[in-house]
Amino acid sequence: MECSFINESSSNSISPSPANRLPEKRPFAGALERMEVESRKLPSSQYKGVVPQPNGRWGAQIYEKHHRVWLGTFNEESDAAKVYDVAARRFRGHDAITNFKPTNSGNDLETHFLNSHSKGEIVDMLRKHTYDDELEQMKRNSGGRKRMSDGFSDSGREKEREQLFDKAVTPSDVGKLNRLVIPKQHAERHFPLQIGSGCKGVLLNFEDAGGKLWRFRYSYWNSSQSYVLTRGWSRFVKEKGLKPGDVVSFQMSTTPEKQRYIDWKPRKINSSNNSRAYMAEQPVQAVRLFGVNIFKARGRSNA
DNA sequence: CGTTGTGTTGAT
DNA sequence: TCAACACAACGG
Repeated sequence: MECSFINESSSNSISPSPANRLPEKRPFAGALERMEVESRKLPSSQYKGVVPQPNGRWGAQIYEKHHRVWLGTFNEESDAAKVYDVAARRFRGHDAITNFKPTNSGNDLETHFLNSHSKGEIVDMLRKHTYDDELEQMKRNSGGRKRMSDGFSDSGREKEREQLFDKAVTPSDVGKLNRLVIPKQHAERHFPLQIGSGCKGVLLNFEDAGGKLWRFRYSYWNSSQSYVLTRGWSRFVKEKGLKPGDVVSFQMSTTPEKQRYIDWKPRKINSSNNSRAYMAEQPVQAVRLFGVNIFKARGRSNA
Protein backbone atom coordinates (compact mmCIF):
# COMPACT_ATOMS: atom_id res chain seq x y z
CA MET A 1 0.00 0.00 0.00
CA GLU A 2 0.96 3.57 -0.23
CA CYS A 3 1.04 4.05 3.45
CA SER A 4 4.62 5.04 3.66
CA PHE A 5 6.24 8.12 4.93
CA ILE A 6 6.52 11.00 2.61
CA ASN A 7 10.20 11.57 2.48
CA GLU A 8 10.57 14.83 4.36
CA SER A 9 8.69 16.46 1.60
CA SER A 10 9.29 20.12 1.25
CA SER A 11 5.97 21.46 0.15
CA ASN A 12 3.64 21.32 3.06
CA SER A 13 1.41 24.07 1.97
CA ILE A 14 -0.73 25.46 4.72
CA SER A 15 -4.44 25.03 4.38
CA PRO A 16 -5.65 26.69 1.24
CA SER A 17 -8.54 28.60 2.63
CA PRO A 18 -9.78 31.14 0.16
CA ALA A 19 -12.37 32.35 2.63
CA ASN A 20 -14.56 33.92 0.06
CA ARG A 21 -17.36 36.20 0.95
CA LEU A 22 -20.89 36.19 -0.30
CA PRO A 23 -21.13 35.76 -4.03
CA GLU A 24 -22.31 39.04 -5.39
CA LYS A 25 -25.31 41.23 -5.01
CA ARG A 26 -27.77 41.25 -7.82
CA PRO A 27 -29.33 44.60 -8.60
CA PHE A 28 -32.62 43.90 -6.91
CA ALA A 29 -33.21 40.92 -4.72
CA GLY A 30 -30.71 42.28 -2.22
CA ALA A 31 -33.13 43.02 0.57
CA LEU A 32 -33.73 39.43 1.53
CA GLU A 33 -30.09 38.73 1.38
CA ARG A 34 -29.34 41.53 3.74
CA MET A 35 -31.99 40.29 6.14
CA GLU A 36 -30.48 36.86 6.18
CA VAL A 37 -27.07 38.24 6.77
CA GLU A 38 -28.45 40.45 9.48
CA SER A 39 -30.15 37.57 11.24
CA ARG A 40 -27.04 35.42 11.44
CA LYS A 41 -24.83 38.26 12.47
CA LEU A 42 -23.17 37.91 15.80
CA PRO A 43 -23.68 40.61 18.38
CA SER A 44 -20.61 42.73 18.69
CA SER A 45 -19.28 43.52 22.09
CA GLN A 46 -19.26 46.86 23.79
CA TYR A 47 -15.92 45.95 25.30
CA LYS A 48 -12.50 46.28 23.86
CA GLY A 49 -10.76 43.04 23.04
CA VAL A 50 -13.96 41.05 23.30
CA VAL A 51 -15.44 39.14 20.40
CA PRO A 52 -18.63 37.09 20.20
CA GLN A 53 -18.54 33.35 19.78
CA PRO A 54 -21.08 31.45 17.71
CA ASN A 55 -22.44 29.70 20.77
CA GLY A 56 -23.24 32.87 22.64
CA ARG A 57 -20.07 32.94 24.66
CA TRP A 58 -17.38 35.58 24.45
CA GLY A 59 -13.77 35.45 23.42
CA ALA A 60 -11.01 37.74 24.58
CA GLN A 61 -8.04 38.69 22.48
CA ILE A 62 -5.27 41.22 22.37
CA TYR A 63 -2.91 42.15 19.61
CA GLU A 64 0.80 42.49 19.78
CA LYS A 65 2.96 43.33 16.85
CA HIS A 66 0.98 41.88 14.03
CA HIS A 67 -0.28 38.90 15.87
CA ARG A 68 -3.39 38.14 17.80
CA VAL A 69 -3.01 36.58 21.21
CA TRP A 70 -6.03 34.59 22.19
CA LEU A 71 -7.02 35.02 25.82
CA GLY A 72 -9.73 32.41 26.07
CA THR A 73 -13.50 32.12 25.94
CA PHE A 74 -15.92 33.09 28.65
CA ASN A 75 -19.61 32.88 29.46
CA GLU A 76 -19.93 36.48 30.50
CA GLU A 77 -19.04 39.33 28.26
CA SER A 78 -17.73 41.26 31.25
CA ASP A 79 -15.47 38.42 32.25
CA ALA A 80 -13.86 38.49 28.85
CA ALA A 81 -13.49 42.23 29.20
CA LYS A 82 -11.76 41.86 32.56
CA VAL A 83 -9.42 39.32 31.12
CA TYR A 84 -8.55 41.67 28.30
CA ASP A 85 -7.82 44.36 30.88
CA VAL A 86 -5.37 42.13 32.68
CA ALA A 87 -3.62 41.28 29.46
CA ALA A 88 -3.57 44.91 28.40
CA ARG A 89 -1.83 45.94 31.60
CA ARG A 90 0.69 43.16 31.29
CA PHE A 91 1.35 43.79 27.60
CA ARG A 92 1.13 47.57 27.58
CA GLY A 93 1.76 48.74 31.09
CA HIS A 94 -0.49 49.98 33.86
CA ASP A 95 -1.51 52.98 31.81
CA ALA A 96 -2.98 50.87 29.08
CA ILE A 97 -6.48 51.62 27.93
CA THR A 98 -8.79 49.15 29.58
CA ASN A 99 -12.48 48.40 29.81
CA PHE A 100 -12.92 49.02 33.49
CA LYS A 101 -10.67 50.45 36.15
CA PRO A 102 -8.67 53.31 34.79
CA THR A 103 -5.72 51.78 36.59
CA ASN A 104 -4.37 51.76 40.04
CA SER A 105 -1.44 53.56 41.52
CA GLY A 106 0.95 51.17 39.93
CA ASN A 107 2.60 49.97 43.05
CA ASP A 108 -0.03 47.56 44.17
CA LEU A 109 0.33 43.86 44.57
CA GLU A 110 -1.40 43.01 41.33
CA THR A 111 0.99 45.11 39.33
CA HIS A 112 3.81 43.34 41.06
CA PHE A 113 2.19 40.04 40.29
CA LEU A 114 1.80 40.93 36.66
CA ASN A 115 5.36 42.03 36.30
CA SER A 116 6.57 38.93 38.05
CA HIS A 117 5.30 36.72 35.29
CA SER A 118 5.99 36.50 31.62
CA LYS A 119 3.30 37.42 29.17
CA GLY A 120 2.94 33.79 28.31
CA GLU A 121 2.36 32.84 31.90
CA ILE A 122 -0.28 35.52 32.33
CA VAL A 123 -2.00 34.51 29.12
CA ASP A 124 -2.01 30.93 30.28
CA MET A 125 -3.71 31.85 33.52
CA LEU A 126 -6.28 33.92 31.70
CA ARG A 127 -7.09 31.23 29.22
CA LYS A 128 -7.48 28.69 31.97
CA HIS A 129 -9.48 31.05 34.15
CA THR A 130 -6.99 30.68 36.95
CA TYR A 131 -5.62 34.18 37.06
CA ASP A 132 -7.66 35.31 40.05
CA ASP A 133 -6.75 32.22 42.00
CA GLU A 134 -3.08 32.56 41.27
CA LEU A 135 -3.18 36.19 42.21
CA GLU A 136 -4.86 35.44 45.51
CA GLN A 137 -2.45 32.68 46.26
CA MET A 138 0.40 35.04 45.60
CA LYS A 139 -1.11 37.58 47.94
CA ARG A 140 -1.40 35.00 50.68
CA ASN A 141 2.24 34.10 50.45
CA SER A 142 3.13 37.73 50.72
CA GLY A 143 6.65 36.54 50.17
CA GLY A 144 5.68 36.45 46.55
CA ARG A 145 7.68 33.41 45.73
CA LYS A 146 7.25 32.32 42.24
CA ARG A 147 8.00 29.31 40.16
CA MET A 148 9.68 30.77 37.22
CA SER A 149 10.69 29.25 34.00
CA ASP A 150 11.68 26.19 35.98
CA GLY A 151 13.90 25.27 33.12
CA PHE A 152 11.02 24.22 31.02
CA SER A 153 11.79 25.35 27.58
CA ASP A 154 14.60 22.92 27.60
CA SER A 155 17.67 24.94 28.03
CA GLY A 156 19.39 22.56 26.23
CA ARG A 157 21.71 20.61 24.43
CA GLU A 158 20.57 19.62 21.07
CA LYS A 159 23.81 18.10 20.02
CA GLU A 160 22.38 15.94 17.35
CA ARG A 161 18.72 16.22 18.10
CA GLU A 162 16.39 18.70 16.63
CA GLN A 163 13.37 19.68 18.66
CA LEU A 164 10.26 19.01 16.61
CA PHE A 165 7.38 19.97 18.86
CA ASP A 166 5.83 19.57 22.28
CA LYS A 167 2.32 18.72 23.24
CA ALA A 168 0.62 19.02 26.57
CA VAL A 169 -1.37 15.83 26.76
CA THR A 170 -5.10 16.08 27.22
CA PRO A 171 -7.14 13.88 29.53
CA SER A 172 -8.13 11.91 26.47
CA ASP A 173 -4.53 11.45 25.48
CA VAL A 174 -3.78 9.73 28.77
CA GLY A 175 -7.18 8.09 29.20
CA LYS A 176 -8.44 4.75 28.06
CA LEU A 177 -8.62 5.58 24.40
CA ASN A 178 -5.06 4.47 23.77
CA ARG A 179 -4.32 7.33 21.48
CA LEU A 180 -2.41 10.55 21.35
CA VAL A 181 -3.67 13.22 19.02
CA ILE A 182 -0.86 14.87 17.13
CA PRO A 183 -1.84 18.43 16.28
CA LYS A 184 -2.37 18.47 12.56
CA GLN A 185 0.06 21.26 12.01
CA HIS A 186 2.90 19.30 13.59
CA ALA A 187 1.80 15.97 12.22
CA GLU A 188 1.88 17.10 8.64
CA ARG A 189 5.12 18.94 9.06
CA HIS A 190 7.09 16.31 10.91
CA PHE A 191 5.25 13.05 10.43
CA PRO A 192 3.82 13.25 6.95
CA LEU A 193 1.60 10.33 6.14
CA GLN A 194 0.32 9.10 2.84
CA ILE A 195 -3.37 9.56 3.36
CA GLY A 196 -6.34 8.22 1.52
CA SER A 197 -6.89 4.81 0.00
CA GLY A 198 -7.76 3.18 3.28
CA CYS A 199 -4.45 3.76 4.93
CA LYS A 200 -4.11 1.85 8.16
CA GLY A 201 -1.15 3.82 9.30
CA VAL A 202 2.48 3.08 9.80
CA LEU A 203 4.70 2.02 12.67
CA LEU A 204 7.00 4.63 14.07
CA ASN A 205 9.94 4.03 16.33
CA PHE A 206 10.89 6.41 19.06
CA GLU A 207 13.70 6.32 21.57
CA ASP A 208 13.05 7.72 25.00
CA ALA A 209 15.43 9.46 27.36
CA GLY A 210 16.50 6.16 28.83
CA GLY A 211 17.36 4.74 25.46
CA LYS A 212 14.35 2.50 25.45
CA LEU A 213 12.71 1.94 22.09
CA TRP A 214 9.02 2.56 21.65
CA ARG A 215 6.93 1.65 18.65
CA PHE A 216 3.64 3.32 17.98
CA ARG A 217 1.13 2.96 15.26
CA TYR A 218 0.63 6.25 13.55
CA SER A 219 -2.38 6.93 11.41
CA TYR A 220 -5.01 9.40 10.39
CA TRP A 221 -8.51 9.11 11.69
CA ASN A 222 -11.01 10.27 9.16
CA SER A 223 -13.77 10.28 11.74
CA SER A 224 -12.18 13.02 13.75
CA GLN A 225 -9.82 14.25 11.09
CA SER A 226 -6.90 13.82 13.44
CA TYR A 227 -3.46 12.32 13.29
CA VAL A 228 -2.97 9.91 16.13
CA LEU A 229 -0.52 7.58 17.77
CA THR A 230 -2.49 4.50 18.73
CA ARG A 231 -1.12 1.03 19.32
CA GLY A 232 1.62 1.15 21.88
CA TRP A 233 0.72 4.55 23.22
CA SER A 234 -1.07 3.33 26.32
CA ARG A 235 1.99 1.44 27.44
CA PHE A 236 4.01 4.60 27.23
CA VAL A 237 1.39 6.47 29.23
CA LYS A 238 1.39 3.77 31.87
CA GLU A 239 5.12 3.38 32.21
CA LYS A 240 5.78 7.09 32.35
CA GLY A 241 2.78 7.76 34.53
CA LEU A 242 1.61 10.54 32.28
CA LYS A 243 -1.05 12.83 33.68
CA PRO A 244 -3.13 15.40 31.86
CA GLY A 245 -1.10 18.50 31.26
CA ASP A 246 2.19 16.68 31.13
CA VAL A 247 4.16 17.50 28.06
CA VAL A 248 5.41 14.99 25.54
CA SER A 249 8.28 16.20 23.44
CA PHE A 250 9.33 14.94 20.06
CA GLN A 251 12.78 15.23 18.59
CA MET A 252 14.57 13.91 15.58
CA SER A 253 18.21 13.33 14.98
CA THR A 254 19.86 15.66 12.55
CA THR A 255 21.90 12.85 11.18
CA PRO A 256 20.71 11.26 7.98
CA GLU A 257 19.20 8.35 9.85
CA LYS A 258 16.43 10.58 11.09
CA GLN A 259 16.05 8.67 14.30
CA ARG A 260 13.03 9.86 16.27
CA TYR A 261 13.00 10.53 19.98
CA ILE A 262 10.22 10.94 22.47
CA ASP A 263 10.45 12.43 25.92
CA TRP A 264 8.15 13.96 28.46
CA LYS A 265 8.13 16.52 31.22
CA PRO A 266 5.81 17.11 34.15
CA ARG A 267 2.95 19.50 33.81
CA LYS A 268 4.12 23.01 33.81
CA ILE A 269 3.06 24.94 36.85
CA ASN A 270 2.34 28.30 35.37
CA SER A 271 3.02 28.85 31.75
CA SER A 272 2.37 26.61 28.83
CA ASN A 273 4.79 25.02 26.48
CA ASN A 274 3.74 27.33 23.76
CA SER A 275 6.68 29.09 22.27
CA ARG A 276 5.35 32.11 20.52
CA ALA A 277 7.06 35.41 20.55
CA TYR A 278 5.14 36.71 23.51
CA MET A 279 5.94 33.52 25.33
CA ALA A 280 9.61 33.86 24.89
CA GLU A 281 10.10 36.99 26.83
CA GLN A 282 10.70 36.86 30.51
CA PRO A 283 8.97 38.81 33.21
CA VAL A 284 10.36 42.21 33.88
CA GLN A 285 13.14 42.21 36.34
CA ALA A 286 12.56 43.36 39.91
CA VAL A 287 11.73 40.02 41.36
CA ARG A 288 15.19 38.76 41.28
CA LEU A 289 14.69 38.37 45.00
CA PHE A 290 12.67 35.27 44.54
CA GLY A 291 14.97 33.28 42.40
CA VAL A 292 13.63 30.08 43.74
CA ASN A 293 12.67 27.29 41.48
CA ILE A 294 10.02 25.08 42.89
CA PHE A 295 9.51 21.71 41.37
CA LYS A 296 6.31 20.00 42.12
CA ALA A 297 6.94 16.57 43.53
CA ARG A 298 4.45 14.04 42.41
CA GLY A 299 4.43 10.34 43.04
CA ARG A 300 5.27 8.65 39.82
CA SER A 301 5.84 5.06 38.99
CA ASN A 302 8.69 4.90 36.65
CA ALA A 303 10.84 2.09 35.46
C1' DC B 1 -20.06 15.77 17.74
C1' DG B 2 -20.12 20.94 19.73
C1' DT B 3 -16.78 24.43 20.47
C1' DT B 4 -12.58 26.81 20.11
C1' DG B 5 -9.63 30.00 18.37
C1' DT B 6 -7.17 30.52 13.90
C1' DG B 7 -7.13 32.27 9.11
C1' DT B 8 -8.26 36.19 6.94
C1' DT B 9 -9.96 40.56 5.49
C1' DG B 10 -10.93 45.25 5.83
C1' DA B 11 -11.61 49.17 8.75
C1' DT B 12 -9.23 52.70 11.79
C1' DT C 1 -4.29 47.44 16.07
C1' DC C 2 -8.64 46.01 16.06
C1' DA C 3 -13.10 43.31 15.20
C1' DA C 4 -16.08 40.66 11.81
C1' DC C 5 -16.68 36.66 9.66
C1' DA C 6 -16.16 31.71 8.38
C1' DC C 7 -14.95 27.31 9.54
C1' DA C 8 -10.91 23.74 10.11
C1' DA C 9 -9.11 21.66 13.79
C1' DC C 10 -9.61 20.43 18.19
C1' DG C 11 -11.03 17.90 22.58
C1' DG C 12 -14.03 14.45 24.58
